[in-house]
Amino acid sequence: MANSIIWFRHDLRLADNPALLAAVEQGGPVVPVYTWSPEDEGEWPPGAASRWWLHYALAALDADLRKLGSRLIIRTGRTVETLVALVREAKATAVFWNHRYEPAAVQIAKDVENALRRQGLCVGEFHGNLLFDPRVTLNRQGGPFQVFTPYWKHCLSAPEPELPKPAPGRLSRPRQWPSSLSLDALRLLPTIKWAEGIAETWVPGERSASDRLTRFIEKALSDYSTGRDRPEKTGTSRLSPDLRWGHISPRQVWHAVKRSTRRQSPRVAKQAEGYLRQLGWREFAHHLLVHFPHTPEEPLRPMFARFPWNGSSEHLRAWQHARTGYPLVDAGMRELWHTGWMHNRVRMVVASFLVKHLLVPWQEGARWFWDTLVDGDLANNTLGWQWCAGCGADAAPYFRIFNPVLQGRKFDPDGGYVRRWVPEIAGLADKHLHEPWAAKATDLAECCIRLGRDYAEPIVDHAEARTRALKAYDRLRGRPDR
DNA sequence: TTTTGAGTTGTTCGA
DNA sequence: GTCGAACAACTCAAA
Repeated sequence: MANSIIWFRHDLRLADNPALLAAVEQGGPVVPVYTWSPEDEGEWPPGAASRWWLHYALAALDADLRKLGSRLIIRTGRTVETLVALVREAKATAVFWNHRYEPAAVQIAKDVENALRRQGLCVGEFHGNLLFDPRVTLNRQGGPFQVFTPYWKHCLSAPEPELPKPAPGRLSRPRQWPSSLSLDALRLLPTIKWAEGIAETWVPGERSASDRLTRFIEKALSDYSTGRDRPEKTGTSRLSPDLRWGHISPRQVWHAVKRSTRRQSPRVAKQAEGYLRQLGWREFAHHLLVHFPHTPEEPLRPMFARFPWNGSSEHLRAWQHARTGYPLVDAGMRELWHTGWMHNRVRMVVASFLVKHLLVPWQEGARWFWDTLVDGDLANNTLGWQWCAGCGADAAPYFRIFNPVLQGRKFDPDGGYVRRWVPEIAGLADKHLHEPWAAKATDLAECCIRLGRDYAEPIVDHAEARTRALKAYDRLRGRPDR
């Protein structure tokens, strides 16, 4: 019986994996392979936090495969050459994979397909990582959607996503395994120890993803609409890294959430709808990336190419290193650095702060997130930053500038989040926690805090920065100073 | 083709 | 302290 290869990419799971099932359905032995090919990722090879995740994700995938009597073959090098060589070595006659939507990944898959077809192989590409195929989701003019609400309405009017398929029970192994690198040989882990916080926070892998989904549905879904805005709580699913790496498929999430609301009150159904809408944003982000592949680097709205950014590199560094003097911003940046993840509400606040208060180009923020997030996903990252900067699809009105103090009071009213990540000001009373500079000298002294020594003074004044941002937008639109 | 309605997540000001 | 209105007009989607 001929061997089939499953080429794992952003789908590091055994359940609901159409490419894996296709390989199994060939009836012969299956060779699972991952090829580490950062040079084929164009401008966006995985960042440091992503590499950490990938290391443990591959270890978990290998362990899961072994339970089915199989194993993971690891290779490195340019993708096309690597796969062509492996096909020959493994005497394979078919190769299967699931589609990826990043421009560089689309190109590589095309090259792989051409090369393999030339060798007379059977190849199959599947769609397992989105609910709706962005290439067929089009408006009545036959073009891509650029506003979320009509996009999502259109998706919801389409046939419901298929039910997820279970993992295969067993994988038959080839008579002889092709050679494989050891996982350590990929050198994905950092050489200096900075990832301990990430390791304390996350366990990459399919099992962990499915547990996280279950916990979310049981504990947080029924209160999602308010819980999701409280960064100190686990009010969100925190499935972003799992979806990014494909430890879980959006179809599994969709149907598990839907199933859980059966025989529940309409209120809970409403909460579930709100959560699924967030999956819709992930779909929308991929839809935009497919149709506007230049957007990771360039604004979707061309006018913004001439935005008068004039932020300094010192301000960028202060933001990166959580020394802005705005507690909510600094808390978020420390959560990111420590855990490789940041709560979505806080992502918006820190992004708005970098782009609007500091006038640093959104691309700088996107790059930093890319390097530090374990869920670094090109589609989501691009959409999020462009949305915050006001240059993307469904852009926020330009005058919408988050006030980090008000956002702190509103979404971290008890200060649990700021106190956790900015312990040096934890002693301050709630009313001063989000604006320590407004506290009386005696209050600060009582907590042994001197601004500028124990915690940063604000690097910009909110009101001034706001006016400056509004003026910059005015200039962009060709209007004289107010 | 033209027109109409609507658009994730906010802040500030003044009554 | 609370509440509603203004912010400023633009783009997209659909009728």
